[in-house]
Amino acid sequence: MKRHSSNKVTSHEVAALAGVSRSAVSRTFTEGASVSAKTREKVLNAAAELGYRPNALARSLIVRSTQMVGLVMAEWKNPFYTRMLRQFSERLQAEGYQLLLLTSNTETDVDDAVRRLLQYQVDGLLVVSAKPSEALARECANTGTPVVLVNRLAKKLQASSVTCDNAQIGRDTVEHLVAAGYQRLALVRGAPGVLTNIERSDAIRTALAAAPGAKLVADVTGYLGYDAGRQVVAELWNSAAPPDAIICSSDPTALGVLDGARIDLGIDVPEQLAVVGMGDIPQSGWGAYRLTTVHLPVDEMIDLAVADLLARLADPGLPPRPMIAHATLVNRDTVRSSHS
Amino acid sequence: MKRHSSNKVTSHEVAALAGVSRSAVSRTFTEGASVSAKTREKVLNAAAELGYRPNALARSLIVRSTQMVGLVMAEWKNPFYTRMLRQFSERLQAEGYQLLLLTSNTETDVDDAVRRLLQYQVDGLLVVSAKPSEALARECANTGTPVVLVNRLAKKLQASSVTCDNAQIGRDTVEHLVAAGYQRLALVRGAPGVLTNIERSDAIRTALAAAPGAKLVADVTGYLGYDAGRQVVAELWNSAAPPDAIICSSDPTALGVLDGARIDLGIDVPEQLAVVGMGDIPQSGWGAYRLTTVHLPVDEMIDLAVADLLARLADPGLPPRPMIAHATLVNRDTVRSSHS
DNA sequence: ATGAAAGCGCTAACAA
DNA sequence: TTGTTAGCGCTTTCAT
Repeated sequence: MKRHSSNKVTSHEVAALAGVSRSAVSRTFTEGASVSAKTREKVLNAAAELGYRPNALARSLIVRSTQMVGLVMAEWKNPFYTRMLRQFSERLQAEGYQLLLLTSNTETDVDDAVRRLLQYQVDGLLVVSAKPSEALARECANTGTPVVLVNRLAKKLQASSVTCDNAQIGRDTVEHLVAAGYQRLALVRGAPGVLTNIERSDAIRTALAAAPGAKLVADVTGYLGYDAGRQVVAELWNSAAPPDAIICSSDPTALGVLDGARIDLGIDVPEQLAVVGMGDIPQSGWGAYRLTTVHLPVDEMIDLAVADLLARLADPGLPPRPMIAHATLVNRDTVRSSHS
Repeated sequence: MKRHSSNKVTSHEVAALAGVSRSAVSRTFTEGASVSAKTREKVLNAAAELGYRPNALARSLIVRSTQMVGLVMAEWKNPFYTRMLRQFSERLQAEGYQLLLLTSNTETDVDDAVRRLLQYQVDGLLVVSAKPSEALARECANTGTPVVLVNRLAKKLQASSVTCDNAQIGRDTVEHLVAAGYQRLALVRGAPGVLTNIERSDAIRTALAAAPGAKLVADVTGYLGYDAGRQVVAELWNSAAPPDAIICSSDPTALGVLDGARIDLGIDVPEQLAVVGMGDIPQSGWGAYRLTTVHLPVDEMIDLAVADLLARLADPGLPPRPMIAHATLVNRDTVRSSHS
């Protein structure tokens, strides 16, 4: 027999209807508080009748915990990040947390996003593909808000970070390519400043230096996504020093390069040209592509990030730490397997 | 000269340091309140020194507005929804709102998600690809929380909804296929109960009834995504009544069907078999696929949803309304264009 | 323009 | 176990 209540119902009204105190109401809605079965029953009935739900904000104010985790997302282009978002949401939800989501388009306003999130008293902070300023990171540390950076290294930043071993990836890729007989490598990257890419390309350079006969014939930045990839391959192919292998900083880019090479340029991949991507998004495994790419250990990264965040949420004394996940090269059909 | 403050700073401490009252502090941080330039200055300095940021939760409690919009996301498989999420986040953020995100895996726990969001006093609610129970929708209405359903019709539900004209899409598709000479259509859908698909398939049936010679040879449900599509095409092709056109309820499914047909079965698409998708995700336009598909007007839907939500947030008296966006068939290479 | 006082809805000590 | 009291951090009348 539900009485229609208009507007918000407070514990006060429930208490009145149930003939108990507001504390009693509070207690029935608090896990493991001491209430007699009888009062509990009365309260529950009254609450149901009025359609009462405790105000989580008011509660948060006093228990000093909002059960909200802030998430700053700076990268949307890559499907890979979407997957992260979903997983984070599900995993944290399972632990009783909600995600307060903020998007940051330019690297610069990450700070704004973090600040806003902090004002909402989030219990913790996940920052994907960006990093807050040192000042702000310190502010988080001061307020005791654990932050974990995903896909960015936290150099001296009072924050945990989960990345993958980019240098290792770079070495593996070059080694594989050279062993298969490719000699003139080209790098296609997105934004010039991205650390993970820089690390990787440095490693590639180093590995290349140790490989006799092989060299880097191009290293272009500013190309990210399918369209960019499809366009850049023509430029590279028709240049003075055409590559016989192209390493891309993301799968969509690599897929664009692949289509550009095969469809627009009539190049035989992998015989005339090798293409390797980064990420291993589902589409890369699809029949029309079968892209050889670096599998980013998304799940492992998420596991690490969530575990660390949860641990530091539970015990604020825990120190932040850097974590690295391991990427592996997955061999498909865009790199030939043996020297021909 | 920033003094390092450990832990949370309140307006009280700022007031003390600035030698003013807490009201003065509040006013300097409230848009358009009357404060003298002098006090304002003092407060700002003190705030900077202590690293003070107003507590948004405490503020929300009193101004009865959290500037948070709840978003429950019930569908992640399709890249199309990711795009929505991003856009919603950016648009609402631009208007000063944050997104509180909740994921709902089974249609049933949408109610739970909504309830949780309501407890957090969200100002409004966006529900993507799911709908809350009637009881809960009424609860939202009672608390004055505007709800907009995206991709679900709000039948008698005190909520706005934005959908696209599925019946029209169904008719257009059939008409196009039949005009091109295809006669034996098959439908491949995801979860059996999804209303948009039901509407569309009903329309397809009706349109087919009016087309002499053409008929529906199969209507299978439970197939969603690339892998499912790639698998189902073989079953369909080898059945007693093989289709000469397959309509899928999502692009990834259609892409799987396409690869299955061409790669696994050696079928000539579009000569022997037509494939049409739904959604028009970026991959569908990629060179290796060039899928003929229905372009879902995502941007238009988002515009409508955001505009309606914002309007009702500003004026709670506004009634909810149903909105429909218009989808169009985009012709690419998986349906032949003329009767051959 | 400013401060004092009263509360937003809730929980946590403390008594009883 | 229960109710009373105090107060989380903030905004907002209401006087001044």
